[in-house]
Formats: sequence, structure tokens, C-alpha cells
Amino acid sequence: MDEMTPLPAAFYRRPAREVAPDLLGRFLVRRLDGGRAVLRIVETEAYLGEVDRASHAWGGRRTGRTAALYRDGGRAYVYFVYGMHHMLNAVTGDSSDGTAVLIRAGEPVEGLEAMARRRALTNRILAGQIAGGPAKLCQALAVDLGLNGSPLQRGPLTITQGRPARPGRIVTGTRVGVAYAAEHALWPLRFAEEGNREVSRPWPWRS
DNA sequence: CGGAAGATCCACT
DNA sequence: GTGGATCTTCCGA
Repeated sequence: MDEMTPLPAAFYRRPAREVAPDLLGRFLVRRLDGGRAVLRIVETEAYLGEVDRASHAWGGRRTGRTAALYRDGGRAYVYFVYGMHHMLNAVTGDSSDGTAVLIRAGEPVEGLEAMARRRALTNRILAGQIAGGPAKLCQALAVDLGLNGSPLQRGPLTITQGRPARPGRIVTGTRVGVAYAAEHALWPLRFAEEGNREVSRPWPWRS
């Protein structure tokens, strides 16, 4: 059971609010063009399905976009926003839940040069520039809609055991960019490794 | 069928 | 701190 062993499907078949902190420290492994790029996950957010106004599954919506979200846990849910950005989630629970965990940030472990190239970084690389945000992370790993619905236990995008964050070093806060969700925006569903420089915004956060 | 908004990022003031 | 980029998706009429 080493760092590069994929997490089993059972890992994801739990409530999103349990899976989200448990994903901190895991490795996101992207195989592409015969190479490998690896990020250690340092920030996540849980989306709780039909009861969660911030979720794409709010109110039980089932649309073309959310098809992958309504599958059994352990697959990627990738979507496109703002006309230019992709977001990567791990689907959780079972196919009736519509729950997922957004992967918001990661720290480079392997394949830095290729990730920097995909991010169009030419100068000195500063903290957070490779994958300090959900859209940056997708760009660094070349994640797009072609990976929507793909299983995370095998294939070109996997999540492995990695080096889990110590539970005592996990901080909690409110989710980013979901003000439209009114009181649900206040739910403490954002998780990060305390003090990690790659996290997408500084804290203290509200919680 | 049209309009509005978006789980963001970057450049600029 | 503010606004523009850019286009898919969704909802209401």
C-alpha cells in the first residue's frame, strides 16, 4: 500500500463532507503523452447535492451537464465555467446523491516542468501559480471535458493514497464563490491543510 | 428562444 | 479593489 496505490471505489462511497477532508494529502496523478504529473491535494470543498443550493444538483436537477454527478462515487465530474475554465470534482456517495468534492488546489510532486508549460509560466514560479485554484489545477494537469465521468481508480487520471494530511492540521472554512447560495454559503465545507502555501487564498477564513 | 449568470483568473488602477 | 474575458448551461416566457 504505497503512495501510488489508487484509492478504492469504496473510499468515495461516503458522504461528501467526510470524503472532502480525507482527500487532503492524496496524490492526483495524471498520465499524458507517456509522462506523469502528480499534485498533492491541499484544498477541497464538499457539495451536498439536492439539499445544497451551491450544488449543481440543487433541487434535484438532472441535466446534461450533471449526468456524471449522478453516478456512483469514484468518478471524475468535470465541468466548464466562465467561458474558459474547467473544474474537477470527485463524485461521492451513490448514483442517487448528486454529491461531489471540488479539488481546489494542489502542490507539485512530480512533472513540474510540464505543468509549468501548460500553465504558460515562464519566469520564476511562485507559490500557488501551478495549481493554487481549481481552474489553474485543471490547466496544469490538462483536465478538460474529455475526462468527465472517467473512473479515478484507473486510467489517465487517478487519485492515490499519497501522504494524507494529519487530521490535526486540517482547517475548515466557507466555500468560495457561492454567495448566490445564500445561507448555504455559510456551511463549513471548505477544507485545507493548515499553513500550506499552495492553498488558493490566505486565511483566517470564516468558519 | 433570449437573457443572465457562473464552484475563476489575470491585468490594471 | 475592480472589471473584462468568453461561452456553455439553464430557466423562464
